Amino acid sequence: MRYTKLFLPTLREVPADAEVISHQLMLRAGMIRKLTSGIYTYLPLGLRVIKKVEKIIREEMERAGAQEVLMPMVQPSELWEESGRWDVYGKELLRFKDRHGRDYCLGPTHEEVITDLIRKEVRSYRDMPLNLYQIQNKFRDEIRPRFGLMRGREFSMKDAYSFDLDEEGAVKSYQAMFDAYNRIFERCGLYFKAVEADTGNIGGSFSHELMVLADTGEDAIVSCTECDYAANMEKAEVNPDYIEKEEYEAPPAPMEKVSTPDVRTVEEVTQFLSVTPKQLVKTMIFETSSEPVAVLVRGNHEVNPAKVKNVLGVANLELAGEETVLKLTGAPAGFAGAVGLSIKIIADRAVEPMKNMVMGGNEKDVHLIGVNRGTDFEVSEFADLRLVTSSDRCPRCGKVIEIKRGIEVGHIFKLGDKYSKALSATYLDQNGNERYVIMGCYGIGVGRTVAAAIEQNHDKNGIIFPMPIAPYQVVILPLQMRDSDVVSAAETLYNQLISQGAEVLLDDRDERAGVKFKDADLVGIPIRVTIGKKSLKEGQLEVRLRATGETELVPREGADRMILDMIKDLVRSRQ
RNA sequence: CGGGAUGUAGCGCAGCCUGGUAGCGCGUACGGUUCGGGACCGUAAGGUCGGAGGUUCAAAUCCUCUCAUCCCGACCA
Repeated sequence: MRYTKLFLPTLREVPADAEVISHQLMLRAGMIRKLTSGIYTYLPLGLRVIKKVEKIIREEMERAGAQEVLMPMVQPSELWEESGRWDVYGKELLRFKDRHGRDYCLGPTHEEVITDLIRKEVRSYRDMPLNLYQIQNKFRDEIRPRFGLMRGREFSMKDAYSFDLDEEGAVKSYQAMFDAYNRIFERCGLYFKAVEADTGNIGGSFSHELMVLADTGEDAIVSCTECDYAANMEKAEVNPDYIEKEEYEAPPAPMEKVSTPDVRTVEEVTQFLSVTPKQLVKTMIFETSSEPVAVLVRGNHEVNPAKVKNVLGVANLELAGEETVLKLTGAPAGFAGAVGLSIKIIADRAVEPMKNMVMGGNEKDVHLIGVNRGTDFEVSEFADLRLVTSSDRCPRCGKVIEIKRGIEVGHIFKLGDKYSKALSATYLDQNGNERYVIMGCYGIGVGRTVAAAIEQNHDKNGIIFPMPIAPYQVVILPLQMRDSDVVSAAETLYNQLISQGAEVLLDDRDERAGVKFKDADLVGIPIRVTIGKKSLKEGQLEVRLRATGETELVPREGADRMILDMIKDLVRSRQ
């Protein structure tokens, strides 16, 4: 491709509304443009990269035995009502009516549609195992889209669905996808980690997320420094063996009311009463679809809503508003406590050994000290309800853990029979018995993978694309477009490389050298060939690697072979 | 949805407080000089100042409403 023919609008300055580096660089490198919040157009360069990633995905999916299909983006409400998700999916599901007043939604995911297909077409045990995938745009009406392609509302996703006869087969399918995902992200040049994850509203028995480690990631990841335990913060278990108990050996004191005018937060209370956060109990009031619940955690801990949801077995959980708190506790937020509360109370395990606790008094400007469970209040259930902290220990081996940030580029779920039951997807086994199909589902955010790759591969001059996903493999910069020798050397090399299948961008603009260098660096093409009249007089071209800056003068004759070898090496190093 | 901020030329911004002819840099077009790390000189095009209403002789500027975008939080695969 010739630069003068390519629609590649690069920007010198960083657009004001781009915060993270991948978003800034994708805009500056002319890969994407925003249409409206969370919705982007892919320009030629961006689309090429997307297609490269898609190609890798397709190759690895096919290798893993999956077959490509393409499902509709518009989906009828009936299917969602059947699965029960029309009501529980929430506002993220963009709903609308057609001219007849029938309800539809834009597909945020395709479990319903694929299960519908399978229940109609798959009848016999002979038809499985089966794995179908598609690469298609999803729409999720995010509360807060951000960071460019990292969290868009409309985005390209690869979603795969496996169908097996039984648990054993489903485990194999899951493993096959797990392996395929590892290969895919490796080939995309990503440094990533597989972590245990919460299943959220997709549901199912367990799941893993494939996380790219990056400071700009939206998720926190807990991992062990010794064993290979790693989990999303939402999912990470607290090791109960390491809950401090010895600090709570003081004899029980009588409960007392203390006046704490305008003292609400943990910090304020501990300071005002000269106690440590470990003596304090935070009482959080949550609303669920059925009843409100009070959740107790120690002052230095944070509630993990995902765990609360799972313990209560509810789909929706919301922190109660100011009004509800006032109604239920009789006090404004900041003074809630367990004593005298009439709603269900559950507590984190770390609360269990506590004695002489400090908590809100359910009365404005009042806290209680010397509160003890049993005499002053009761808890209906203890469970792991809080977020892991860096002072917790690994739930598997008890060793030190660390907390990092990550970008979720892939997520695999073992669904079991959740959808096949809801939608009656059954088959006849060898004995003629009707059984539910066992499912799994597997997603990859394509655009997010590109964004993550840029987060991990850039420098101050721009993007450094790994060869397998680079929009072009080679960029040729003839520095003097008025010099016919330079131009013809560039044209010759360009044609040689193209004819041997390389993807080449020829910067044929009549621009100064600096401009061409800057744009080549910004766009991040792995191999740069500079053709200048001085070195050309010696019969030499300059070949430079974007990633390392390594520069080599090579003779003009045979330069094409050498460059083709470099491309091969750079592709292979990722496989 | 709660908190914060911003909307002025394609991009980055100034002007607004204290109302009075809409500006700067980059980019774009044309001419010239230059030519291996975002050159220089000259000329030119390009703006309903996000939108609506109000105050005023006069509004980018003051007031009210509204829309959009971004950030933090909550929420989320």
